[in-house]
Amino acid sequence: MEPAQIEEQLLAALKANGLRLTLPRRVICRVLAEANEGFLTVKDITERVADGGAPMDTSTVYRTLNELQNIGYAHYVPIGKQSWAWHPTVDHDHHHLLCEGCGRSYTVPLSEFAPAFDAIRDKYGFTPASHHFAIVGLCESCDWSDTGRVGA
Amino acid sequence: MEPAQIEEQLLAALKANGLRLTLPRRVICRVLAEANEGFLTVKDITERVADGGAPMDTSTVYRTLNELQNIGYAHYVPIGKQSWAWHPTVDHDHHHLLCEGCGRSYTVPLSEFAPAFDAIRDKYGFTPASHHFAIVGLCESCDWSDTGRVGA
DNA sequence: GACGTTGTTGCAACAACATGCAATAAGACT
DNA sequence: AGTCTTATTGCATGTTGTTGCAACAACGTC
Repeated sequence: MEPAQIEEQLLAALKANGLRLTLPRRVICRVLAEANEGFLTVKDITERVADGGAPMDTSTVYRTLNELQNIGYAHYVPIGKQSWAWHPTVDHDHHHLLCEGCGRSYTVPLSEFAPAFDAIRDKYGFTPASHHFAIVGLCESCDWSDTGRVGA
Repeated sequence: MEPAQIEEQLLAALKANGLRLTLPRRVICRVLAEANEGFLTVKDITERVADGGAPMDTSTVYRTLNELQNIGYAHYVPIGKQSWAWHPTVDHDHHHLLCEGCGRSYTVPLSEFAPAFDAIRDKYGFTPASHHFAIVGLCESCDWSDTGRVGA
């Protein structure tokens, strides 16, 4: 899906939920939409927003992301090192693999985990919120050779 | 496994990696070991450590947890709401389901996700770091009825 | 197009987490 | 047991994320 379409959906969703279309919100939606393929940390977003000529308080960034999340149009995932990254929840038909080594993200179809999630739901009565789902690990080009651990 | 055994393993691991067995470290290992069944946030840990009569600077708590993580004997998992909880990596044969509604955690055997993880490894050459793996969602007693969303 | 209501923003203060550095104590050696 | 080396701690400070509140602007109404 085109970034412009995603942006429109985000803005429409805000409006449909009775939220006003302010300049900061428009800018944040644009930045998110343009990065639909990957992930953005709050820092990334704040920087891009400022680069776009619309600097705003960090609290506004956090609050806007939370608004979008509340209405189901944005979500964050853990990306290791105790940090999170955001992603618009539009055209979302995949999970993400996040490499701790190089920081790259890869996508896998939802179907890859569907059996496991179904089993969890059936056996444990637990409904996974797959929005907050990402697999942290190491991709082919990064390996474990530099840990220097003893034991374990 | 008994808490005392876990504690011993943690201390032994520190020693084996050339790290000194200081009082703060001993206390933190004990607290972690005693909570092997569940998860502890840094706040929990700090409180228990203080209750145990060995108050210490929060920076020491963070640093010790990171040391344990570096040597592969502790890990943290995302627990929703952009927060993390710690768990010793000893006798670790399960994944965790964390309910966003009530905060309870449930365990599922590693085998439940093994096929999916194997597929990820085989098809994408990506090695999941299952330590940082937890499924956030809603358990049987908590449901979606209170979101009040429009759209999505 | 101006007005008024009320949701939003920016600021400032606060809480959570991380790091540099001097003082301290673990543990090896004798 | 005393001494020495150096990893570790606590303090002070910095960075990242959160919240209360007065000033402001979106947008429905006239």
